[in-house]
Amino acid sequence: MNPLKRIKTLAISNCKSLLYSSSSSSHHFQNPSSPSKSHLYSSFFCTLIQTFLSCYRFTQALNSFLFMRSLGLNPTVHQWNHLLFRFNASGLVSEVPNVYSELIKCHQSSNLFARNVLIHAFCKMRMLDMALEVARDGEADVVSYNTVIWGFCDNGMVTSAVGFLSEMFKRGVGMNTISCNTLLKGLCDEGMLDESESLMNMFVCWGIGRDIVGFNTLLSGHCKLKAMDEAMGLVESMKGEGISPDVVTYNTLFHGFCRVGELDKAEGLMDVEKDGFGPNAITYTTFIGGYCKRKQLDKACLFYKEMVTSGILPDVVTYSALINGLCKSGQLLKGYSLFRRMEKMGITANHVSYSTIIDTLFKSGKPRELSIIQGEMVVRGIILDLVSHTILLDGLFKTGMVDEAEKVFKHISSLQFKPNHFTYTALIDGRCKAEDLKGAELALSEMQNRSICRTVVTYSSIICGYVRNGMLDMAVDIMNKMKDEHVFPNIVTYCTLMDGFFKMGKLEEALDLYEEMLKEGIDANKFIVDVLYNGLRKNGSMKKAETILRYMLEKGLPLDCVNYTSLMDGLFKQGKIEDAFKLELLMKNLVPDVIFYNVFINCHCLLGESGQAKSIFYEMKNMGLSPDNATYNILISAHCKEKKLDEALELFHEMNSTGLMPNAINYNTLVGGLSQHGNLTKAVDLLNEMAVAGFCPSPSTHRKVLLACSNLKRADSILQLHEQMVQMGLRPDRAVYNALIHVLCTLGMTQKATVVFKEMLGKGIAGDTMTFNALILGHCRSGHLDKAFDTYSQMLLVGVTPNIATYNSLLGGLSAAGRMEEVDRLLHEMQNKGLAPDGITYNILVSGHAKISDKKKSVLFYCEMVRNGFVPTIGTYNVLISNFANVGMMTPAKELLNELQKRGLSPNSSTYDILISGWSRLSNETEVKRLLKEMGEKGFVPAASTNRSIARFFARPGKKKQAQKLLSKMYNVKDG
DNA sequence: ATAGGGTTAG
Repeated sequence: MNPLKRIKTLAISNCKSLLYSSSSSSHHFQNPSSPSKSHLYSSFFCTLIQTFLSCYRFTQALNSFLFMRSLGLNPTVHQWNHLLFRFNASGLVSEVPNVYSELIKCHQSSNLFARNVLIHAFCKMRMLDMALEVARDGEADVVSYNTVIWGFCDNGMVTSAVGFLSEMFKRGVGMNTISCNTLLKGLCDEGMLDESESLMNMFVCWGIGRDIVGFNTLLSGHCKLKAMDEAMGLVESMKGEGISPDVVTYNTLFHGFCRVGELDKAEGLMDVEKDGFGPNAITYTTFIGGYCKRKQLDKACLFYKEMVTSGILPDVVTYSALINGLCKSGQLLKGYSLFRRMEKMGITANHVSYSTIIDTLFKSGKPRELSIIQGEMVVRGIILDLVSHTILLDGLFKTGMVDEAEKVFKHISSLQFKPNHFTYTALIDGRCKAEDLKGAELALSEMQNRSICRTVVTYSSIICGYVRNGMLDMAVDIMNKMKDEHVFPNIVTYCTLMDGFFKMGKLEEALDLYEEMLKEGIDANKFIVDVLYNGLRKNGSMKKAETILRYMLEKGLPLDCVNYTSLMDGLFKQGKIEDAFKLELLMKNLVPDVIFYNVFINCHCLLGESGQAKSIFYEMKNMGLSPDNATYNILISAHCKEKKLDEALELFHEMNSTGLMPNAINYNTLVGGLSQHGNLTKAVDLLNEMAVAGFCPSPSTHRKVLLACSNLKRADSILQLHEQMVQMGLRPDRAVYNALIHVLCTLGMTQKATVVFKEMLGKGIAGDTMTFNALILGHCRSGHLDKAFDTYSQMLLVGVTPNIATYNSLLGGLSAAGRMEEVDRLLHEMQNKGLAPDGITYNILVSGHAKISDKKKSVLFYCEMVRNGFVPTIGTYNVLISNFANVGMMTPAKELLNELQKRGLSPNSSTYDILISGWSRLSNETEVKRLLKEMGEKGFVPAASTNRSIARFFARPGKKKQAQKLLSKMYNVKDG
């Protein structure tokens, strides 16, 4: 039985016997009959409490203490002091003041030891005022003051700490080496190396010599600043003073070399010196940790083996380092099983081991395992430190649990912790990713106010936040600010900003940054290559993109799957399909991931090869890769575009059945696709499902759904569906209102459109050109020209600039009403505003004048139109031709027919009708027969009016019937 | 009881 269990069993049986023994209960214990028995009980309780404390069973420890007090047991001063010490050392620091006051209740005499522990506890809780009060207000010795000095140093208040030396002198409390060494550490922690050396000299003057601990502290200070030459120099001067380096000295040096990545130097030193100093567990752990951080697990394992064969037992720190190494190199399972094996070996996991596992679980997205581990940690009563809390904060933000993360931050501040730059950086990064830029800015200024240093990661995080929100100016401001503070941008900073500039289409700025980065001596890595390649190609500089990529490949920069994915996308979209395929073969060395396959599938979809895309989809599944939401979305979207709606739906159901929950994008794609291709019923069903799932339609989906209503003449559904989509969370912005107004107007529902327009204005959203255009078009289509012109005037009045579409609507409306004089006037107005007619305008002008039989003007505009490079529609040609054909001018009609064919247009059914009627008018049987034949060959059927013309002009008395017979034989025309 | 070295976070 292990000691804990034994004591527990003992405790329970003792408590039971105490509580339920024959005679009258609690009274008996409050006044224990024999003093020796009382002594026995209290010493028993003290042991029990201390055992609980050493196993971090804080609740039980506290309950036992309270129970002991309630029984009126009174331990000796020695026992009390020891208890106090254990409370302070175990982590249950917050109870120290209470235990101390209980102690004072029992033993009023002065107790310097207890006071010093109390000072220490107050220091740990950052209650420096209280600590100082205890030290000043009564008996104090060098330990009391050293502890206070330590407390102030530990809170970054070195200057105040140095100040206590004179107070000690005044009170006649002698200083010792520990006073010196404590201050040394405080100064070193602030990077004040010069000051710490002067302090050391000062103490020497006072007759307090420097010792190995002081030297080691100084050495550690140099190592933390990565000043390894100075560190080595210090070891030499130490030897010069007759102090030989010890295991701590070497461990400090090894760690220093590990930190600067010179593990070989550390190892060399170890090989030469190890017989002299005797490596211990910390020595080996330093190397194991160093190699794990560099992901050289094989080397780490070698050290582990050497450690074990040397008979040095690995401890929880050693295992935590190894677990971290495994987890960080992607071997989560191995890391976790080592975590469990360590426990079986009797080494209890501490907050670091747990934090490592929790960090990994957060980052690899394993929520179930995460909650199990967290539960276990709570049950074991493991106390989290600032780092553990930061891990939680970061993990919660990264998994989108913003509120929980903010709670953790509040919790950190409410505990005795002072958030450091890691905490604040995680907070800033998290708030940026949650699009809370104001919050991020607030955190940054809080850091400044609290004088917490901002690192390159801090600034890069907020730069990333600005970039993601398109606020490049702010991002650049931060970049300048950091440079002013001598925090220099690193490759991540440059990468983020370059990416931002490229995404905003600001190619030059991005390339300038690249130049700057190279000038700063930072070499491009695979991330930079990806940003450059994608940025350049997506901004139309394919050649430059390829040049840079080729250069990087020649330089031997190892590219990864992500780079190849971009490359494949680039080659495909350039039409270099063969090369892209070759690339896929090249990839055989690298393992393609889901995203690579997604791009590959998408490329085939872009070529309209959904069949090919699907077979790659199967290949991917055979490779053991699970398609994700994006994979399905690419396929669903492609099938929708090819109007294969059933297959698209099938894919959607397949996704559901494999347990992949559809996301907002999936729903939007499918609802949009179904709407665009006429299946409004299914689209609406899905929209309802989407609402239940809590997703919001995109503005584009909104537009597609409404357009479908309009195309299917389902006017009644438009407003209702619009309302529904707004209920689902669609923000009714200007674009959304424009879509709604446009759809209502195309259906001629201008009154409803006007109501919507007013609602929009009521919400403070002003109409833009699109809004007014939709309304004007609506009024024109429904023949309310006056309203159309009222709207136009209103548009000009509120300062919205009309564009060519505005005028085309108005011109079209006037033209349809035959008001050609006004057309000409408006045309001039338009041209005066610097707007040139486009193809649509010309079609309106040509056909408008033709319709009122103004042959001269219509031909004039026709010539101008053609001269300006616009091709009239077949409809315009028809109006123009009929203008001539109707009055028997068949020569120009014929010429126009030739012209339209020269321009790549083909006559349609109406063209033939017009021409046949024209020739009939002239009784030209040959032409009529020829055209009828040609028309028939093209599968056109003459209109009833054409047949009547033929009949009218060809029918001589008695032959009308014959003509009709002929016609019906040729075309199966029932009636003439 | 107070001072130096190893593991975790952005």
